[in-house]
Amino acid sequence: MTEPSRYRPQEIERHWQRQWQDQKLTATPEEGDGEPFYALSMFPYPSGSLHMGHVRNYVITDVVARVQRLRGRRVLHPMGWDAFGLPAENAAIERGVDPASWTDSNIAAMRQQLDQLGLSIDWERELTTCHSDYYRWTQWLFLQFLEAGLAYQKDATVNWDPIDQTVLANEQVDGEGRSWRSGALVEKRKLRQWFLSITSYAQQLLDDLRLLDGWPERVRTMQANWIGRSTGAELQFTVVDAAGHDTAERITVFTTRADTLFGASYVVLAPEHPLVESLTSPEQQQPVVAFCDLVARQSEQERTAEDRPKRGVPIGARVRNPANGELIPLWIADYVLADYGTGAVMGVPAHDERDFQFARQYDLPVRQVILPDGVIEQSVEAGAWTEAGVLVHSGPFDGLSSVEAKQAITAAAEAGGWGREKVQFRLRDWLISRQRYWGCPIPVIHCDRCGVVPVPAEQLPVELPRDVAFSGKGASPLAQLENWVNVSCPCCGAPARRETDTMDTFMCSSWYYLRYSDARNRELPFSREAVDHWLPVDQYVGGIEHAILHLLYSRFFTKVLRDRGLLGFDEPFSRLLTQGMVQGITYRNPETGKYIAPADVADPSDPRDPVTGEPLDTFFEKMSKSKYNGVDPAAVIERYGADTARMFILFKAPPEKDLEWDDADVEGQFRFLQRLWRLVDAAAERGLSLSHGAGTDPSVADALAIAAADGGLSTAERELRLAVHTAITAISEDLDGDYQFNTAVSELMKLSNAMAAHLEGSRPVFACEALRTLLILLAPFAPHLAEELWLRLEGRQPEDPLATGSIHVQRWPSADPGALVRDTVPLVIQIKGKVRGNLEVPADADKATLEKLALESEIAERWLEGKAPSRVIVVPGKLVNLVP
RNA sequence: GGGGGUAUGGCGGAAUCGGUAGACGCAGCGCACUUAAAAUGCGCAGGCGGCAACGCUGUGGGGGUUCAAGUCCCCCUACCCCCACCA
Repeated sequence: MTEPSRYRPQEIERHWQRQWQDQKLTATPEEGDGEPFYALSMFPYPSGSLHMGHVRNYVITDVVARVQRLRGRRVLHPMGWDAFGLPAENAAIERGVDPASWTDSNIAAMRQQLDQLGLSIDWERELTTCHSDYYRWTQWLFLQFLEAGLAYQKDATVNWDPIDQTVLANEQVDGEGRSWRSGALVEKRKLRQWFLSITSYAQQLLDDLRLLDGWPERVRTMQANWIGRSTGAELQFTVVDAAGHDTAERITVFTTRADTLFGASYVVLAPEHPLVESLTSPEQQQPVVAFCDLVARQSEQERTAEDRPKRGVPIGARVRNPANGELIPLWIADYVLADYGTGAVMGVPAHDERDFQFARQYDLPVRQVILPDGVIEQSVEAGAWTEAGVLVHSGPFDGLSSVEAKQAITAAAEAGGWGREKVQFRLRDWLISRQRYWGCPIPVIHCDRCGVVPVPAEQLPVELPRDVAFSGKGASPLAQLENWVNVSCPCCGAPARRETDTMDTFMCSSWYYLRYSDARNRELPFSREAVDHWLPVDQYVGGIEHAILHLLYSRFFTKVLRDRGLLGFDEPFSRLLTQGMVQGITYRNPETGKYIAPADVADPSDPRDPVTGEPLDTFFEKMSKSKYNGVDPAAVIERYGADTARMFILFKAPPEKDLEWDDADVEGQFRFLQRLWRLVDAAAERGLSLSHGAGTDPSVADALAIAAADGGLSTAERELRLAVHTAITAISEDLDGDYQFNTAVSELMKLSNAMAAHLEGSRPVFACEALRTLLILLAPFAPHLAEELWLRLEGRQPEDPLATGSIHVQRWPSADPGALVRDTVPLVIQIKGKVRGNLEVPADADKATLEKLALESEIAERWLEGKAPSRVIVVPGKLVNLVP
C-alpha cells in the first residue's frame, strides 16, 4: 500500500500556471465554433500591490470566463492598467522618481501577483493607458469629440485642490468639500477649461437605462437620479428702472412650480449670475460686492452644513411679475446655484421651504396661492405648503388644480412671449481639464490667429515629454517646458502654444473596453469589425464605487462613437455585476479610539488592548492601512494556495454583498480542498481512472442499459447518480446569468459528501462518471486542483495519445433527467396548514392516489380523529393539506 | 429632505411560482482513532418544555390576504448606500 499523497497547492499551482501560458490555453479564439463571450473586470490602477478587493473582482470574472469556455463559447478575457493619475506624480514630487518608470515597475509587481491567482487572462491584449500606443487613440477620440462639437472650452468656476494644485471635477469632491485624493478642503477658482458636452446626451443616457436589464436596479436608479430630469418652465421677469418703467433686460427663472407664479414675492439670482454686476444699484454696490466675496470665500463645508442659514442681499433693482404686473425686488442669495437652470429663481415663500426660510430671515412677504384640496383657509405661519393643491389669489387661474395650472400658466407664458416649457437636467457637462503632468495631453494648439487648432491626426500621439522637473507647486510641469509648449500653428505656421492641460483619467477608462477587441491595431483605436464582433461586454464586473462616473462616461462615449459611425451598438455593457467590498476584522479601543492590529490581540475571544488591557470593540470594516485590518493576498496564497483563496471568496458571501474575511473560514475552505484531494486520490488508488466509460469501455449509457437488464442500479449507484446530476443542474443554474457562486460552491460540497458515501459501493463506470463531473464542475472555481486531479485520474502518461487533455478544454456536463427520477418521494402531510409528518409515496402517483394515501395515513388518523376533512389540498410532488 | 436597499440560529448565509425555514460552511459539543495532542472520521445542534415519542414556538415589530406566508398587501422600527439648497 502506498502512502496517500498530500495536497500541496504550492507545488502544483505554479506548474499549471506555466503550462496554461505555454499552451496558450487562455488565448482568445478569434475564429471557430461557438458564440463570442466577453468577460471583463474593471481594470486596476497600478498602485504596486494587489489588495483583496482586486482579488475578489478578478476571481469572479475568471470564474465567469472559465464557465463560458467550458460551455463552448469563444471567450475574450483581457486585462490592462488604468495607469495615468496622481499617485505617480506625487511619487515624482516626493521621491524624485520618474512617473513612467514608477508606473511600469508597479505594473510588473502587480502582474506577478495576478499571475499567482491562476486567472485565465489573455495577456496578449494587455493595454496600459499611459503608453503612447494607447493614449494616441485617447487623443484621436478627443479630436472626434472636438469635430462633433462635443468638446469645448469655457471659463468656469472650478474646484481647486490647494494640495494637489489641480482642478477637480464636481464628482471628485466629496460631501464635506474635500478632494477625493488629497483630502484637502477645496477652494473655488475661475479658469478656462475643457468640457465634454455629456448633457447633449442626457435624454438618451436616461432613456437607454431601460435597455440595461442586466444591470443592478440600484445602479440604474443612481444614474437616473444623477441625470436628474425635471420638467418645468422658464419664465421671464422684466427688469424695471427706478421709475418703474420696463427696461429691455429680462431675468429668466426656471421653475417646476409655474402654478405658484402669483405667489412670487421676490426674484433671486445666484451671486455669480452674469447680470448681477450691471443691475446692482449704486447704493447697493458695496453690500453686493461684499456679499459676493463672502460667498466666494465660503468653504464647501460651510455651504453644505446641515442647518446652513440662507443669506442674501437685495441688489436695488426690481422686476415685474409677468402674470400680474406686480413689481417685486431682485435679490442675490447663496442658496441659488449658478450652474443649475438659469441661475435665477422666483421666490415663493408660501410654497417652497427654502424660500420660506429666506423670507423669514429678511422679512419678505409670504403670499399664499395654493390651498390643499378641500381646505378653505390655512395658516402660513408654520411653514410652506409644498404639495399640490388648488389655486387662490391667482387671477384667472383661481380654482384650477396645481397640475392644470402648471399647463395653463405655461401656455399663457408662451402665448404672451414671457416663457416656455423647459426640460431641465441635473447632469452637468464633464470637465476634463487637469493641470497635471501625468495624464493624456489634450491634442490641441492655441494660435493667436487661428484660435484652437486640433493637432493633425497623423501627428499623434502628442507625447508626454520625459525628464521633467517636479516642484509640486504652481502650474503643471508641462506649462514650464518652453520647448514643448512653443510650436508652430499647423494651420498658418505662425508661432503658437500647445495646450498644457491633460485629460481627466476617466477619459482613458471610458473606452478601454473597446480597445481590447483590437488591442494591437496601429491604424485605428479599433476596427468596426472587431468591436462589433466582441461587444457589448457580456459580463462586466467591478466595484459599486463606479456606479455613476465611470459607467456613465463609458455609456456616453459609446453613444458618441456610435453616432460617429465607429461602432454599431447602443450600450457598452450588457450585464453588470457590482461586487461587494472585502472587510477585515477590526479592533478598536473604545476609550482611546485607537485601532489595534489583529496580530497584537492575544485572545480574539476576549480582545484587549495590548498596552492598557482595556477591552476592545470588534467589528468588520473595509480593509485599510490605517485600521491595520488588511489581509495580504500574497500571504494567503503562500499559505493555502490560490484555489483556497478563490473558493473562500466565492463561498463566503454572495458576490454583490460585503465579504467578511475570516481566517477560520479560510482554514475550513482549505480543509474542503484537502478532502477533495483525498477523495480522488483514494479513487485513483483503487484503480479508477477516466478510461472507465470512455474509449473501448462501455459508456455510462451502455452501463445503464446493462444494469437495467440485470436488476438495476444498486442503492449506492442511484444515490450517487442522483447527487451527480442534481449538482449539475443546481450549479448550472447558479452560474446562469444571475451569479450565485456561494451556493454553487455549497453544491460542490454536497456532491463531494455524497461521493464520499457512495463511491465505493458503485461500479467503476458510475464512480468515474461522478469523479469526472465533480472535477469539471470544480474546474472554474479551483482550476489548479481540478487540473492536477484530472491528470492523476487519467491514469496515463501525459504523452499517451489517449490522454484526454487539459480539464479546461472539456465540455460542461449536462444533467441526465433519468438520474433525477426517483421511485418514491417524501410527501408532506399537513393538518390545517401545519406540517404533521412525512409519507414516502410513489413519485408518479396522481392527485387522487395522494389524497387516498394521506387520508389513510397514521398522521391523518391521529389528527383528524376519524372525522372526514372539510377540505383537501393536494400539491403533487410536495404535500397534502387536510383541513378538518 | 429625496431616492434605493437590507433585516433569517452563536456567526457567514440557503430556501424555484406562496408549499417541510435554517441547505452548505464556520465556531461549538459528544464519540472513535491516539500514550497524549494535532490531524482525520462519525454524530449532535433555532428556542422553550419533556427521559422519550412528541408538543409549543420561531425569519426586525404590528395588522391583513390564504388551506398554507421568510416569500404577497398595509402600517411601523432599526441599520446601510447614493444624492442633496437642483427651485
